[in-house]
Amino acid sequence: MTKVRVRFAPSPTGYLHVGNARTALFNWLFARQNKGEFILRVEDTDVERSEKEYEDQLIKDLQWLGLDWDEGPDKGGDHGPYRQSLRMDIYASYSQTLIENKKAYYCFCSPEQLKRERESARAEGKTPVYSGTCRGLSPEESKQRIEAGEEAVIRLFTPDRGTLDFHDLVRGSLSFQLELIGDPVLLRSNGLPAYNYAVVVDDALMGISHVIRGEDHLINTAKQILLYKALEFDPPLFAHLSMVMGEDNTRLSKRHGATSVHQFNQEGFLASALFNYLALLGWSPSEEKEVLSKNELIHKFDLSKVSRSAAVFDYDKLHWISRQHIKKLSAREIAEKAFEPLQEEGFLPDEMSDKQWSWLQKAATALIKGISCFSEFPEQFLIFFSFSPKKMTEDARKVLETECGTKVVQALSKELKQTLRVNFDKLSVISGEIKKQTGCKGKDLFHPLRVALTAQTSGLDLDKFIPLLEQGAKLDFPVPIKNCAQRAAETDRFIQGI
RNA sequence: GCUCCUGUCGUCUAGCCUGGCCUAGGACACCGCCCUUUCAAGGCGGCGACACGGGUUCAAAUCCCGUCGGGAGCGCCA
Repeated sequence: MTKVRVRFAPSPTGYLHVGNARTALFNWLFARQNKGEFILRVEDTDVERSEKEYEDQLIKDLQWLGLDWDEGPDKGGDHGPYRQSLRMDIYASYSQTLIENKKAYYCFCSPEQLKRERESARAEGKTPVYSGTCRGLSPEESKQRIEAGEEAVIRLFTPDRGTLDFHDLVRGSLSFQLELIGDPVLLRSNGLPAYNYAVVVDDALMGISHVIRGEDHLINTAKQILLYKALEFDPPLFAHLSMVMGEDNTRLSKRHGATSVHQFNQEGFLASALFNYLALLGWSPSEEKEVLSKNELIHKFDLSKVSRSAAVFDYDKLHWISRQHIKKLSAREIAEKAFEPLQEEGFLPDEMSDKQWSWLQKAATALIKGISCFSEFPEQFLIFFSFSPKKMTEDARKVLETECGTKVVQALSKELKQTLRVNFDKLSVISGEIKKQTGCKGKDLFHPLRVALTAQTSGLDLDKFIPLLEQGAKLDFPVPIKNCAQRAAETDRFIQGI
């Protein structure tokens, strides 16, 4: 069997969309599991929409996701150039050969005329197909008109009858009526290649063995196979992936939420989590385990088991997968990931002392459980860095306004005033004392305690929270952390004011 | 409109090719219980689907036909 060579060929017109990212990922997985090569090619022939910044961004996004390529515009290779804008002479030369071999012809129809034809065909309920007006032009006449400066495109001669059949690795055998395939434009009048043509020339010259792409290309594939034949190249194998949709079953777009790899990166998702989730969109492992690393995915992935129907992008499941990946991180990794968002929020200094790092590790590890992505961290850390009884929610206030609540807070404030060092054990002693004094116990005791110290109704277990709070209060953070005694006193004053 | 693709729990899917093992399996979400010094996390359990209609067959989610639904394509865009 020939060497597996696959490619991802985006046009640099914006951020990398997760749908395209999935296509790239399936290609990459297929290449890696077959010890083949993965090639990045930039399709920048649409000058109006392509921009170099987008190409750079694309490369960053792909790299962040964890994909690497063996050949590409940034690293070269034996089959370059890998930017279509640099391959113009190649396209021109093959199209000339096709003209000479009478497999292609010049067409002088104006865009306006073609548009009219399409519209009237559609009005009649027919599929618009190029009429073939210029098919019969003699080479001499064409040549004269070109020399006279007339604008022309080059079109491929395609058969008018029969079907074009091919086998798709995902969908099985497919059949298209040739009658409905018009002669595709190869070279536009401005000399730039049209998509279908550039793709075929590039894929053939780059030795691509498998073309794995979205199902929106299904009909292009028929045209492209015709082109392979005309150019006397062997067509590669094809696999068409289903589309990625939003929950309302329309193509995934910004309306549905984050759609670009870049956004997920910024929101603090782990690349390994997005990678894992994307692999599961339209494919599932044969065993039941779904949380998989990149390496596991390389081994388990099976192109022939890819689903044929469209897949809805499920943010909930992505969050779950993300949590599973986050759980596997070490305390140090967690702290490192937490640093940036917390620092941006103004909670942490630019330069962290060893003690601060060690505190951050413990605190972040304790808070990680409720988190799906790292951008949620600052909110979680509010339990340390922000304490304001005045701002507590109504639910929290209600806890304090109960008979027990009021008594517990008063007693706590009093007890803590006399206590220099607070830790969880000390607090346990204190809470036992308060229990005796007030007669409140269980939830009636502990819930007010929690609210008094955090101004929140939920959060960390108190046995983890209290030592962290006391330690943190001694460290010099840009936003100082208030210790237990301060908090209890403030809460006490607050409820007395109600 | 035409052409192509597609249709299993709300969502991602297993099963379909090679009919019986399917009382249709798993995961997310949801709900409940347990654990617990609230919540969350974790553990356990529950709800929940073969789009519809015909056929073939002793037997159909699985094969055939039709209907309906969803998506895509119909450019000198990619």
